[in-house]
Amino acid sequence: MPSAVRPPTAELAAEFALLSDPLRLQIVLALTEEQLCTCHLVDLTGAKQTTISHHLRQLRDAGMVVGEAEGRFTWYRLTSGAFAATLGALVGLAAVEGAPRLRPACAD
Amino acid sequence: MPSAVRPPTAELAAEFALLSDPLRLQIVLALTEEQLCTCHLVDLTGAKQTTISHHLRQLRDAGMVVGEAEGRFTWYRLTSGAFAATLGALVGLAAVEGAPRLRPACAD
DNA sequence: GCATTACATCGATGCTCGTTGATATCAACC
DNA sequence: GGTTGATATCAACGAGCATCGATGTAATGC
Repeated sequence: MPSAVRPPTAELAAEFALLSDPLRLQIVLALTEEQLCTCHLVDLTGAKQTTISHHLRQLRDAGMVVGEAEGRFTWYRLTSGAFAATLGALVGLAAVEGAPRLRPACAD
Repeated sequence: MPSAVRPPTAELAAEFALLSDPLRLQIVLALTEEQLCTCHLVDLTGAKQTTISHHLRQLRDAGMVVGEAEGRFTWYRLTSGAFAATLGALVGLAAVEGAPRLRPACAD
C-alpha cells in the first residue's frame, strides 16, 4: 500500500543525495554503530580532516546527525527518525512487486 | 536488527545516487503507478526528450527499469526488487532509534 | 603565557554530471 | 520509396560539488 503521504520530490531527492556520496555514506553507516568524534572518522575513512568536517556540516545542516561538543572533541551521532521520510518512500516503491500492466494511451 | 548483509558502500552509494536527481526520481515515482513510454515522461516532466532518454539509459544500465520496444514506442517499467539493497540499508539506518551511547576511546 | 591538539571555515581547483542541440536509427503510414 | 514520428546517441557546454591547503578558533597541558 504505497498510499503514505510522500514528501515533495525535490526534498526526497535531496535526502537521497546526502547518502549518494561514498564518503558521506561511510560516515553515516559508521555512526549507526557508535558515536564518533571527527578524529575517529578521519582515521576510519582515511580522508582529510577538512573533508570530513565539510561532510559533517552537510549532515548537520540536513538534521541527519547532531554534534555534541565536549572539550576539544565533538561527538557525533545520528538523529532518530532522520530517515523516516526516505524509508517511507522506498517502502512504497518496493511494494511494486509485479510491474503494473496499465499502459495509458500514447500520442492521443 | 541491522545485521543484514550489506552491499559494499560504493555500490550502495551508487544506488542512492540514482535516486538523488529530482528528474530521475520523478521518472521512477511515475513508473510505480503505470508503465509509460518516453513520450509520456516528456509530457509529464516537461523535460526535453534527449534528457529523458539519457536518464532512462542510466536507469536501464543500473537494472532499475526495463524498456520493451513495441513499434515506435518503448514501454518502460520498474524491475521487481530494484530497490532491495537500498531499502535494506535504509531499514538498518532507521532502526537506530535511540542513538548508540557507545563512545570509543579518543586519541589513544 | 605558550605550545599543542581538535575542529571548523574559507578560497581555489578540478572533475563529475545534468542539460541541450544536432544527428542517427527505426518503425509506421501514405 | 519517401515522409513522419518516436527514440537513442553524440559532442559540447556549464553548474554544482567533492577535495584540499591554508587559516582561524577554542580547549587542554606544560
